[in-house]
Amino acid sequence: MAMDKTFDAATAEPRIYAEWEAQGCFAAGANKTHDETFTIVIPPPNVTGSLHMGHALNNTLQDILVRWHRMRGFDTLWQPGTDHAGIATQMVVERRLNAQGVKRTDMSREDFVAKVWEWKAESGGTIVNQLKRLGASCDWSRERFTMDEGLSDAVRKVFVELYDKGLIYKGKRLVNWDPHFETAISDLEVENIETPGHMWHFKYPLAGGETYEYVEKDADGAVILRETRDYISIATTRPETMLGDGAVAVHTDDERYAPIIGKLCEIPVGPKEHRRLIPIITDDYPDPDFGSGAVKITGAHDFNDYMVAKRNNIPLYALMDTKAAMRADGRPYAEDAAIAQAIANGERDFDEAMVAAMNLVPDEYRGLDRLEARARVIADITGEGLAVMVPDPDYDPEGDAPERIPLVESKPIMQPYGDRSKVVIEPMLTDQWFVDAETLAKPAREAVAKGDTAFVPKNWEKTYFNWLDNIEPWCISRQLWWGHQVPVWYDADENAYCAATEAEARALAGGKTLTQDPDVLDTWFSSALWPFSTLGWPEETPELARYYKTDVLVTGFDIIFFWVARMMMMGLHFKDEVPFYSVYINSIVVDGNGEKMSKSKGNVIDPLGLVDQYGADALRYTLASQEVQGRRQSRMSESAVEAARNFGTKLWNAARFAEFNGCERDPAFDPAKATETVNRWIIGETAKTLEATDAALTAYRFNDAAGGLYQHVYFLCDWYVEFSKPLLTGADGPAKDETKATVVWAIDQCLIMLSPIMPFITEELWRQTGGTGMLMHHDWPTYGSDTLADAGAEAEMRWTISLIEAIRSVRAEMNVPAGAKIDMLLTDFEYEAAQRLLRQGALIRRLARLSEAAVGNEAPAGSIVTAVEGATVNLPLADIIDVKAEGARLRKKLDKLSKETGGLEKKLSNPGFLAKAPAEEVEKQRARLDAATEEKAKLAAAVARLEAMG
RNA sequence: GGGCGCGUAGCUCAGUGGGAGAGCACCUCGUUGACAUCGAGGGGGUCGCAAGUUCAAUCCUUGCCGCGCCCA
Repeated sequence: MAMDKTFDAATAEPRIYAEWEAQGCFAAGANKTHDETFTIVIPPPNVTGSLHMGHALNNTLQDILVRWHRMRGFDTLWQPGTDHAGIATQMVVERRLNAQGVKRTDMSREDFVAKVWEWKAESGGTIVNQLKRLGASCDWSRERFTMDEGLSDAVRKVFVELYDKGLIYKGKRLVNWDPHFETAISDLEVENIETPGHMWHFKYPLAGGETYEYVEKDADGAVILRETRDYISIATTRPETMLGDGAVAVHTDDERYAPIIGKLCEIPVGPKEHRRLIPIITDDYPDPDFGSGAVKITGAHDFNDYMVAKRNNIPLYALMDTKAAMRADGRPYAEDAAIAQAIANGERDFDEAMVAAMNLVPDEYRGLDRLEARARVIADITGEGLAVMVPDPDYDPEGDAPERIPLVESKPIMQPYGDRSKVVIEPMLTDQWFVDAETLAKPAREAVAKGDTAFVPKNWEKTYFNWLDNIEPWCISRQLWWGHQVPVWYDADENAYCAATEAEARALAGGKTLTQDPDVLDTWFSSALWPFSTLGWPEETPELARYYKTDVLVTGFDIIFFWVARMMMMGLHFKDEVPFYSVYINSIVVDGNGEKMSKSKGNVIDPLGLVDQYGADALRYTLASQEVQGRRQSRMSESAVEAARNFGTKLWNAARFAEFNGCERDPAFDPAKATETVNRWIIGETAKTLEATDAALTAYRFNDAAGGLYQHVYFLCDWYVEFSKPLLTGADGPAKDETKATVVWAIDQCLIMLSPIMPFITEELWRQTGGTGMLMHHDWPTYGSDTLADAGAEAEMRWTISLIEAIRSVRAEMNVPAGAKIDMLLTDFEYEAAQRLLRQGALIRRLARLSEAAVGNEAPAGSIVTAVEGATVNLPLADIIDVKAEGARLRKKLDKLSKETGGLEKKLSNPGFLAKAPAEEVEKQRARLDAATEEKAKLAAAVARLEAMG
């Protein structure tokens, strides 16, 4: 069967993938020859997602490692699956419903969840099919989903166990609240973005019109301002939250306010007759150098204030509803303001529930959006003359505008946004479930510190430590409908019963009627269990025993906190063992300009578009070759993919060459027993390439593996294929037979070594050249250069190549017509050079296009001259030689050589170098100098002859 | 403010304590039976700046300049 002229990726790849699947090539343990396992769990993509470049890179790297180990006979498992992606999926489905004019809130929870399952059934296979197009050799028979039955069992078991140990608890805390989705989110789901903002300065009048001496000093203690004040000045970026202030705080050591500590001041907003008075307290939080040095404390709407309020027992007054509008519930303002005043006066005790029920939003602001409320607050305070005023720099004495204006600083502020909703996140005081992350983090930190799990590259460990060392309680409850519902039930008295099933909870409750907590769990809660839940846990399955812990997790740095750290915590807690030996952090694929790809920027490169155009192998090769360990970004450019496609074509044509020349696999061929120099040489080169490839993959140096194989294939094509031609077209005999076998062997080794990176084209070549079985299950070679490399053969062939290159270079430079055959004479030759010319003359004549290649004592007049190791190369071209051009060429070369010898001589005459550099290094430099000096002499002689001619 | 990373050829990037590399782009030549999705040859870089360590620095250290990311 003749080979196809080219590789048709579009038709071959799906066909080959289907064959692999049909033959069970990806199954756990397929092709194993020993019991050592190699396991990777896939970072589960969102079930309703589609493949982007990051997936393509991440999964290509995993597939390379998996295929490599599978060929090496490991008991290999690549565990696939998808994630239910709570908030992201709910968002997509809601958006689809909205397009049909249906709102989620018009539906029952049950109906909505049914809709999501429908959508999952419809689109859930997309990403899996896309991974298949990429060539991912996952064991699809073991595919899991974070909401399938087994994984849901695992989630409930983990929750109950942590609850029973007190490591999961419920509490009213300040959390990040997404007003769009109306749910809490974790710190990690918040993006802080610098946004233009304003800082307003207001006066909080002292109670009862009291005054004090306000003294401002400079750094040397000299008084720069002294005035009598009846207020304390407050700066804020969020005036609307003033309504919930519980105190004003100044730094403990701030002398300016010492006279008024413990006194009351008035929040300058709200109905005049019900103005609230709040205490002036001290704390270490306020920065005396920032603003006025005094800070309003709104414990329910700011994380820093929350801490201050907690420390000082200041009530936390919540002002907003779930949509972040000003609250409209509860009693009239006057009533609650009176209660708040009694608390501030110390006349009344308070508790959390009581404070939570109070609504301190003045009646006229109730129901307003928070930004509207902000504008109203500012206007009202300014109108009342309680804004801090400054002279207007643009004041026009002729105009109507006032001379002084309110002090409003424009300044960038860090604004929190929801990573999914893209709306401004509000700190909100709500009841949520938390994991005691601090307790779980300790063993997770320790495991990496001890080296039980290693990050590659290592510097990510610092990031990991830093996060774990400052970890906050993990808010795991979400006010969503799609996800694992919290396995806690309540009786009519709000007593909680935590159990894996409702029946068990009811048993705990003594048979009372219960209702389940409506919240669902953070998606990452179930992802955290992924390395063991996918293997069957909590059942003690054979797979769990066999494949846990896994070998390497391949992922991006952006989810070290979200996912990697949490898997470490859960794995250690529930399996007593880290979930993986290594964590390989891959780069982030960006566009050609180094910008992160995003839909909004419109710079997304679709990996499947590249697969369509160039084939999956080309994309895979490109991704692997760009993956440099420790590099943050890798840029995706189409030209690189095109070059990778061409690389595949090169390989294809090498195989066609072998076929044309009747090279067939010889099962009896033993590379160690080859006798022809060219064959021994390429066999040695191949062995070295194998070693380099193994070393690179072992160290997760994907670019080295890909680049090394690229070099080797091109080297093989440029030189070995050319060298083999005379032997293949020459007389029949043992040399020809050996060469035929070597050609096939050498190309086969390329196919085998490239199979993990470029599985399709190599498999197809294997098939079309009559290989038996599946290449992807071929044994990975184990030979080494120690047995296969032949230093003599290598030296000889390298010399031959250098001679051919030298002649080609001179020919091109001197414009010798490409078709013209010329003579060559080696003079000043050493014995070895003459012997090599004798043995390799046929190849040299052919590739340098020579009619004669001989040795002689004297160069003919009018020769072009160049030098190789151990000989002067003369090309007698008296009839076409341009004496001037040749002279110029030689002098240019001599200049270069002089520079080199000059540097080397200087180095070798440096006593420090001779005394302190390693002897080996001195010897090496001496040899370099000798070689350069020799070449220089040869060329100088040529110049002399030329001048004698001229 | 804390942390991490980057600055090498026109572009994108490897790399190394001792001879500056690749791909793409560019220039010249070429269709010789594997390959024009190709081949041969070539031009092009004070390795960001400065100081230090060293016999020797593009590489190590420090500072500075410029850029990016993460956390506060």
